[in-house]
Amino acid sequence: MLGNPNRARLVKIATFNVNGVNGRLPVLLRWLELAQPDIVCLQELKAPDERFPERAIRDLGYEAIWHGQKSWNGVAILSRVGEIHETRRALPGDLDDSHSRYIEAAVNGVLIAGLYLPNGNPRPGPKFDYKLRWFDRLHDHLSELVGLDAPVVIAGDFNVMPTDLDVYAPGRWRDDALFAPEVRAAYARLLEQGWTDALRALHPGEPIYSFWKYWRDSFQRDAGLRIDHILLNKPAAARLVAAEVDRRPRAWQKTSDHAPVWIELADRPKRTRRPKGDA
DNA sequence: ATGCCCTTCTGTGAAGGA
Repeated sequence: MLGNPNRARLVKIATFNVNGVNGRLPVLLRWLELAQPDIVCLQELKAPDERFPERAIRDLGYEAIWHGQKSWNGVAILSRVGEIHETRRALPGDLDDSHSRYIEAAVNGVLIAGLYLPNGNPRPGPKFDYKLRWFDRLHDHLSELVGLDAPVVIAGDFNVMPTDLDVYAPGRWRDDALFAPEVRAAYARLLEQGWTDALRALHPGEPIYSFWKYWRDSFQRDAGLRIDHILLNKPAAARLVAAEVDRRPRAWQKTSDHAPVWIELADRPKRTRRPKGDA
């Protein structure tokens, strides 16, 4: 491929739990300019629809769709690489669910879902039950997306650490709603549908975190959790060339407790290596 | 075992977060 003038273009797709899109607007804008993502899923807007800072985001070249609510939750998709064709703004399966936690759109030939899975604490309790029900609904819906011929990218705050490698102190989190056996099993069942956990696929065996509590100098001590994930169906996974956590914004003043996670996809499948002796 | 810290709201402490 050296010197190939037709080298594949890349699209950079990120997810960022901003923990308040208005309180964190300077951080978000600074990060957009620094990181130059093409498509971004945001979570925890904590703002009603009419208070989404559309103009400031548009001034940086992004169009956006969002699904907010007062005080809590809220998700958005930004794009600077073409129109956002919204396909849904709620997870099916519960018409009474009032939480704004899911948004989905076709952008530039990729189906993008942005989600904010319930926290679920305390466990046990109704919030934990709601988390497991939400997971069931997600499982049902993603079963219909995983087999699409187009690349599908599921990005967001899943509020799950999938394995011990994703927790600074696994022993202390065993009974927590983010790490409990039922929740890790629910995440594993999702992957069994055929999704690739992009960060883990490119960094096997390595501790990776995307969240650090505000307390006790957690970031300075790197006492973190990996709860922000990007899942890829097979057509998307075949184009995956990079996946990283951008830790830089976590060190800024007045910042989110999450760091952005991002991937790069080639605009066509990577060339697969042929087995030796293949004609 | 708990608090720690931070957000939001017509708030002035409470609730939710993870």
